[in-house]
Amino acid sequence: MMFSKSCEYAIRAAVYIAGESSISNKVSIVQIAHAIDSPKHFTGKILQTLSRKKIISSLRGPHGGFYIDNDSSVFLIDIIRAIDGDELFTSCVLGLKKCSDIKTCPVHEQIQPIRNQLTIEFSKKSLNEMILDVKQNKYFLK
Amino acid sequence: MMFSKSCEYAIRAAVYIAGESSISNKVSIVQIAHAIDSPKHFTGKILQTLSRKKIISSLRGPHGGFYIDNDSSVFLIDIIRAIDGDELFTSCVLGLKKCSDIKTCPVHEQIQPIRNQLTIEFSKKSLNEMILDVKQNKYFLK
DNA sequence: AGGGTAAAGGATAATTTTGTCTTTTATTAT
DNA sequence: ATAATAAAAGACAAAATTATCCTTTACCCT
Repeated sequence: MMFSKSCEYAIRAAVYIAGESSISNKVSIVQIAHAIDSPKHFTGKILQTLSRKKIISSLRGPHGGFYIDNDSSVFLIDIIRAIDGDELFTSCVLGLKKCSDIKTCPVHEQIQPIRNQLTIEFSKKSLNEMILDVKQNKYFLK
Repeated sequence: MMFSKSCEYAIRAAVYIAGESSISNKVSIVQIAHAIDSPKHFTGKILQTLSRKKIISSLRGPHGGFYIDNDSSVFLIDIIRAIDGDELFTSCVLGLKKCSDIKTCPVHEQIQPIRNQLTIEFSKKSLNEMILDVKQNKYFLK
């Protein structure tokens, strides 16, 4: 698995929220969990984290829920970093603490360009960009 | 984390075994665990798996231990597949079972070329190739 | 044959991740 | 103010991963 289960849910939820919500039309945990087929309460926890990290917004009470300000540009890498941290992009794939460009693990030179590419792709990919394709049913979330 | 902890140990152990052993000079779990700084018994289990899958060889008893026939060409991808399976290379990064080239998840087209590249690199990289650099102290394992 | 050695295998434990349930807090509408 | 709503928060449970220990089996040497 490239991402943790939490991160998978986080990305799918964020895409859904970005597509379906606005500040005047928030979505609830129940709606989200149903839309992306994820465990309700567990998803709640994850969204809580995304909210604390200012990637999504939330409001309690009636007509409350989760939403994303449509002018905020959130990128995939922000979500990944918020949930899984950035060890996927930085820490040695063989778990060696001292692995660096000077003294390398056996897979360092093969991995490095690939994870740079990963970083670039995830940094380019914005939620806004993904919304349209989801709505046109080209992408799906469950 | 790109690999599980088990897989990290497996790769490091395999590289060590490939470099230090021959059919006439096997290495013990104790030596391996020391060389790659891993938990002894846990490493034993992992090597057991690699052995069952014919990636390394083992023999019990005095002067027993683990070894790799030096004419056997083992590639990194074999070890990864043996321990973590191949979901890193094939299954949807967002956990969607129905994700395919026809109907895709939101990151499918960005991920697909990258994991192809991953597959290629890991398929090319053989243990034999890595041994020299480890011995010349360019690579290290703990 | 018998004793020592080292992996194989099974049982158990600790930790982390994933998932559930309940209570509390903030917000809205009446 | 009060009741209803929905996220936040905390406690708890299940499952998976990681790690340890002990017994068994295979092998070698004398």
